[in-house]
Amino acid sequence: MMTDDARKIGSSPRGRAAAIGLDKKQVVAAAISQIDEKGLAAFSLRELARALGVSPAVIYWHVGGAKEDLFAEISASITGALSDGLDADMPWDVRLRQVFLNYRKLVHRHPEVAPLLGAQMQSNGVANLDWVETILSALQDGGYRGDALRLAFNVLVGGLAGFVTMELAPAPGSKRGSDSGSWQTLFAERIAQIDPQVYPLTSRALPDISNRIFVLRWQNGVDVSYGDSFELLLDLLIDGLRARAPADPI
Amino acid sequence: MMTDDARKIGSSPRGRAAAIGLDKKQVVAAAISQIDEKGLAAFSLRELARALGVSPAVIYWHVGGAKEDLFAEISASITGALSDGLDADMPWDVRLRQVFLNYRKLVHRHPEVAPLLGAQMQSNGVANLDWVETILSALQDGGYRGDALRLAFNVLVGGLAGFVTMELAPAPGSKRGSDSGSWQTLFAERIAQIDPQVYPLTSRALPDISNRIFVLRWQNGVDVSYGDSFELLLDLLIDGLRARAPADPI
DNA sequence: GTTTTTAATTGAACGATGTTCTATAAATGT
DNA sequence: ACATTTATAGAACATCGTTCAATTAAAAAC
Repeated sequence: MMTDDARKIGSSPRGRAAAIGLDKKQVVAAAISQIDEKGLAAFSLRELARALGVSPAVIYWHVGGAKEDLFAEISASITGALSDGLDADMPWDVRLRQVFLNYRKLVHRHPEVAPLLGAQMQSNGVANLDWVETILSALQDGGYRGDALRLAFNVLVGGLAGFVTMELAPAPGSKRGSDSGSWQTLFAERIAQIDPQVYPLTSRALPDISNRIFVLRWQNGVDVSYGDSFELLLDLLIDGLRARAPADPI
Repeated sequence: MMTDDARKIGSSPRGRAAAIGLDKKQVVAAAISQIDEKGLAAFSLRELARALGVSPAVIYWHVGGAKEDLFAEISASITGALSDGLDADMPWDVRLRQVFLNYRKLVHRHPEVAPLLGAQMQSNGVANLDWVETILSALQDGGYRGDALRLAFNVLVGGLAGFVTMELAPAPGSKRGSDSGSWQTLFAERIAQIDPQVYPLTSRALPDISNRIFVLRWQNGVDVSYGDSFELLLDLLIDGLRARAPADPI
């Protein structure tokens, strides 16, 4: 059972006769299910092609270029699941919560795929922002707009930013505020890496938010990091939004 | 510059004459520096051999078996750095803090290697315990013993366990304690996976600790998860130890 | 001092992988 | 009818992890 099943019709049926016409969507779906079944380490383009009963080159043709591109497609496809269960009739906070629950379920079901996502939550601050933008645009594609939502996500970005600051912050033993100039500068540099043309909203809102978190962090001695922030920030965020824009027409 | 530099002496000098005698330590060190330089994705056994001016088979001979074994060696070597800066003259809480700071520095410098460590902090609860045991034994190898340290690490295990519970817990929207039976059972099953013969201490202490965290979690509505717990738990832990065993002779 | 064993290394080989290339044929457009 | 686009096959290349039968220097045994 090698390449024999690939040419199941006659002898070397080249051209379009071999199949009805594979779809990019099908390729991505097959890739996801394969990774789901056998793990990311065991995943290979050749075996994906084998499972599809098709030559490896076909995948390149559909997905274009390299393995990274396929992963980008996978990422996009999975991220699409963030909109599951969204309904225009829901109140905005319910919708917001739904998106986050979807995310958690996603990471829970595809922990191996998670690092492939734009997220890369734990490693790179800038990538986190990209991910937030991805969610944001997913929401918008679903027809959900409004300043409240944008603000909400930017607050969350601040939470993620807090995680980054934690990683850049000096050791907890050092005096408060003493060495703060350097790492705050470092963080500012990270923020500066965000292209305002690509992410105008985020790049504009981030400095202010990170400032507030900075104060919160060093006044209370509490980390507003990603790890704790997921549920906490969500509540904080919804409450904050309620207080700030109680009748926001999203 | 292919395999030509591998036989730099004469023509095909086989046997022991070819080199003075490569060391397992040297192989591991070279591997680490290569991963450090070019990243984990670009790392290959063949290129490692090339960099060492040696045939690929040599690595197999020195490290034994497969790539995983090399990674295990790398893991062990890196974990050794956890003992950096430890001094018997230090008070125990300073030593404890030092180990954790070493860990953070380590993960910060080798983020790509982190998943190779026994840690796998974010993904697998049981693996977390292994990692704690690794640190514990590293401390013991450094001459640091005592029930307080063991207790300390077990409390931290509880913190990590809390992270797992968070992942297994029902959505925050659901009523407190209503569906708690099922996921607590799930968690108990995970604990049961720990071999008491390998990790007697941990497997004995964990159920009690996880219980306490469970209560803490659902009473206060606060997650004692890994993400927030790193600094927080460390303080909590040291304070707790001070109160519990103020004159503990470590 | 000769022989035997052990430690360390080589090069060749196998199968699998990512990727690119050319050939090919169906579908579509003109 | 002919030309172009679309979708495929298959061969090819370099690389990778891994194994294995030589090979030989050094150490140990005699």
